[in-house]
Amino acid sequence: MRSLARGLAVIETFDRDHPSLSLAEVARRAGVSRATARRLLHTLVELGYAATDGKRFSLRAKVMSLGYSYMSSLGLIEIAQPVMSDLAAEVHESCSASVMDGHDVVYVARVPSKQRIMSISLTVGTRLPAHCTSMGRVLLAGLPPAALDGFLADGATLSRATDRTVVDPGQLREIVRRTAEQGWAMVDGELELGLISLAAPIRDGAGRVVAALNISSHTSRTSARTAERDLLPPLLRAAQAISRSLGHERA
Amino acid sequence: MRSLARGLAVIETFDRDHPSLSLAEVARRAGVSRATARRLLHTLVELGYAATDGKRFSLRAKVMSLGYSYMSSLGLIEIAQPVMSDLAAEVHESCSASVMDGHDVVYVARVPSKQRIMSISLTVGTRLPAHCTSMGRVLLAGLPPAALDGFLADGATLSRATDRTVVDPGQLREIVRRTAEQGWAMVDGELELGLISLAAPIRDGAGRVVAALNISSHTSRTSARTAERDLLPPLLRAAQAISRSLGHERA
DNA sequence: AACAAGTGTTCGTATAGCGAACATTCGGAA
DNA sequence: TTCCGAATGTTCGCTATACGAACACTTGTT
Repeated sequence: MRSLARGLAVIETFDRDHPSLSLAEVARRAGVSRATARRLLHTLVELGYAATDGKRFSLRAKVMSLGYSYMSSLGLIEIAQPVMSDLAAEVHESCSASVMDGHDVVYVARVPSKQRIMSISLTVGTRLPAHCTSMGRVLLAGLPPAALDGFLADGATLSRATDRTVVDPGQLREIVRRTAEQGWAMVDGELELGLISLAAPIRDGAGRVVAALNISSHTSRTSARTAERDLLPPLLRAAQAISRSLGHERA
Repeated sequence: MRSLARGLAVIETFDRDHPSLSLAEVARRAGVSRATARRLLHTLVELGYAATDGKRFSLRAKVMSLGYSYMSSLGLIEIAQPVMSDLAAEVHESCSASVMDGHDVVYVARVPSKQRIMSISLTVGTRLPAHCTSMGRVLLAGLPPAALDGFLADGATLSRATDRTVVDPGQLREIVRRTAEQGWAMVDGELELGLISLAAPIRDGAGRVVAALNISSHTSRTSARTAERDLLPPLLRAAQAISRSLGHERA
């Protein structure tokens, strides 16, 4: 169904650096003819997903109801949110939950702390590469073996975010194996220097890893040692509490 | 462009109570023939927005990148988020930002507090009726007169959430007028009994109201009087700080 | 076991959507 | 200012796309 695919491509064409676009710009960026872009955009305007002043086009808040369809269908959020708020308040650090999508983790819930940690600001919907994030490694550890093999097969995707990032598939496989074994992951400066984060799996009733929960801090406040001592126990407790609410018996 | 419209309708078909649907269920709920639903769903699966086990269909995390396109194109979030975290930490209550869409406000950023306030759990993407929320009234007050008239014209949309909800268009117009005058809004129990909330406008460089910022609390902790005394000043300061970052000179 | 009611799939046809061709606007240069 | 060129935006006849009636198949009931 061509026009659906193209319409979705048009929506994803808009971003931080391109909040409003002309018809021709949309056509170029989405890879469609101007005539097609015109028809797609007019449909989106008609439906209330986009707005235009006659010259330029921009998205309207209604597109959020699309992402929200997924969020609410996940069900996880309303269970996790209160637990996450408690956790964030207890450790005074920001707390996030994410799910796997392709080679990335996608944030589905977040309780930011007062302190800023990262250079970029994380929000619900943000994507980060799985291989160099704590939540990514927990989620990779929960993948069926075949899916993990597939992930490691195309090594092109293992981007080097910092000079500490593990980009060797063999090395990553070993890390994922150990993550599965110990039931949590720690990443220190592999996504961004100075950023340290811990993650633990959230399991559903069938015992499958459906999401990851994490706490992030800065090395100026927290060393790897103190993170494991002070942050890990509350994190594991919270992750297990959420899992239990999802019907997972054994923690 | 029919198939785009229908495809988006299919996505919105999934929700909390229907996280996975059969082909026929989707067809029924989206108002299309089964054949059409089949083609749409297969396209969505192909593109990675949906998944299927051959029998039932569900959304994948990729649909969040659609909503995220809007969020990032807004630009507001990365400016507002740190200010909101500070504000939430200062007053120990949850803090949210929203924009107008049709007759609703849509949450675009949120810092939940430890305490639960509402019966339902609010997340980014949540919609609430504008007429009985503090943010809604602030946003209505920022609307061009013609748009406000339009809003008040169709009184059918002024749903009665509690017995305190103002549903009379004339009364609401007066409230909106006073909101515009004083530069903030308070709503006490009109959305949900026991819930009290304050909101202030966020303005862009051109002075237009682009979003609303709010603090919510519970009447068991906070009376209308103490809310105005303790919560309002920090809220106004935060809203003005964000507005200033957006290029708004006069606060 | 036979039926009924519902679900998923196929296929010829109509029409929705395609892009080449046509207007229109915009921004320099003289 | 006026002209020109290069871009943008719009139209329209043809074709492939997407439609739904008709066909299989599955499921649960008598």
